[in-house]
Amino acid sequence: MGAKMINPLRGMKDLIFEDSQKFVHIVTTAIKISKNYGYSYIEIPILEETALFKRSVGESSDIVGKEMYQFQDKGDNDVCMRPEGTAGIVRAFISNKLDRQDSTFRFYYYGPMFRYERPQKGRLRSFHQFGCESFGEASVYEDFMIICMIKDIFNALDINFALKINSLGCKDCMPPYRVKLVSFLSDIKDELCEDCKRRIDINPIRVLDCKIERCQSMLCNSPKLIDNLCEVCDSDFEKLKSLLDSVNIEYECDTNLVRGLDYYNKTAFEFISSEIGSQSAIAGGGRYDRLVEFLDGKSTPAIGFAIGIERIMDLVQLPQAKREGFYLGSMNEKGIENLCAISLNLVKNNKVTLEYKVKSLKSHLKSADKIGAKIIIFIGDDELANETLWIKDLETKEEKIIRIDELEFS
RNA sequence: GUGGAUGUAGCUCAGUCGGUAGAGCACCAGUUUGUGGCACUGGUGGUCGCGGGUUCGAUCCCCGUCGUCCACCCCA
Repeated sequence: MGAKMINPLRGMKDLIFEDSQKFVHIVTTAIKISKNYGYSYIEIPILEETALFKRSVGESSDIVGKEMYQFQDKGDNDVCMRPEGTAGIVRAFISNKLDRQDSTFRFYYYGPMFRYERPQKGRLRSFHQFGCESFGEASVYEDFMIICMIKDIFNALDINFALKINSLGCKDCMPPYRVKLVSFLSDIKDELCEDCKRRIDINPIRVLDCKIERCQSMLCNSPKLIDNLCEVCDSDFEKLKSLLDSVNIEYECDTNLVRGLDYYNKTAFEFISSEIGSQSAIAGGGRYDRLVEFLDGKSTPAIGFAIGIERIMDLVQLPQAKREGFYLGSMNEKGIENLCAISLNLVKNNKVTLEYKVKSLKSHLKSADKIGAKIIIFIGDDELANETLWIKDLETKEEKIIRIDELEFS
């Protein structure tokens, strides 16, 4: 007594009842579709060496710079709870030497991610992502297919979205563009916000993404990467657009769309919902062809995405619950004993609720109705004396009395 | 990290110009003989977030703290 109540940590939430059902519904829907697209499940550790995220996500990002759950473990290792999924999966891809095989690998995953941020709508410190990563496929068709897959997932969940796409260029066209951009930004440096001034040196591309109106207005004449793409990147981006057109997926080219993580190149995309407040990105991803090599694997093209499960939770409707299973109750102690034996047989193939308390028929019916049972099996005084069961289907209202030994278990 | 709002039953909220609280929903039980969803009646349930201060007295006023929500920022 007197001990302080233990509450969940800030920004961490229990998913229970309707929320947990939605969670499962979202994940099973996404799994089904990604399997159809050729993805298989990968499960990796939540804890990784801190260096993994520093090298892949990039130290300039806020995620790594100030939001990681990072600590020394008892073996004095510098470790960290994963703030996102891709880095760990790329590490696993390399650790398992899959980069040595000249083949294609596609993985889906889901699970908790951790970011030490200030919580708000659509932003938790412990949250869940469902994501996919595809390795070994450089074709822009893969970019297209992955966007189709996300579209299919959202359609299956009946979620509206807007799609934004961009190309971030490759190792050939990005660096020269970057030089151009830095020179442009340096000229208008004094007009930009403090964050942007800082970004010019650390990660100038991020300036394009600045939310401050004043900065945005300064940027309308900035050199656009889209106009500076090399031939391959340009033709791939055009191909992607025509493929999307061919299947009537609407999209908007957003030249300022930059992914916050350093590892992206070429195709970048974001799915936006207008119905969930300011944290409107419900899925995001893109190509990261250099990351495997960067983490000391054999150079392998790759592309992936992640969906924020909590962010779409308010957008999904649970399929309507149907009456299901059996409710067993009695008016006397001996009846409960008999029903207990029956329950053990029924439960092999059915959802079963056995009421241990002696109650009136009316009371049992109420309880059975409340838990959504389809069939009630009842033993009253008559049934006990005659060794029979009173059975009623709560949906069709059909009822019958049968001998106990006549009951079929299906 | 910054700003705004907020914290009263399991849930959604009302209320006391300072005298230790109420509704709806939910839950439980009844509405006479063994028939559910509706209706009616009754009941259980709150040290009014926590800690200090002012006061004869605080859930209400003041300060602090913690949590929650929303926005900035960041991102899924």
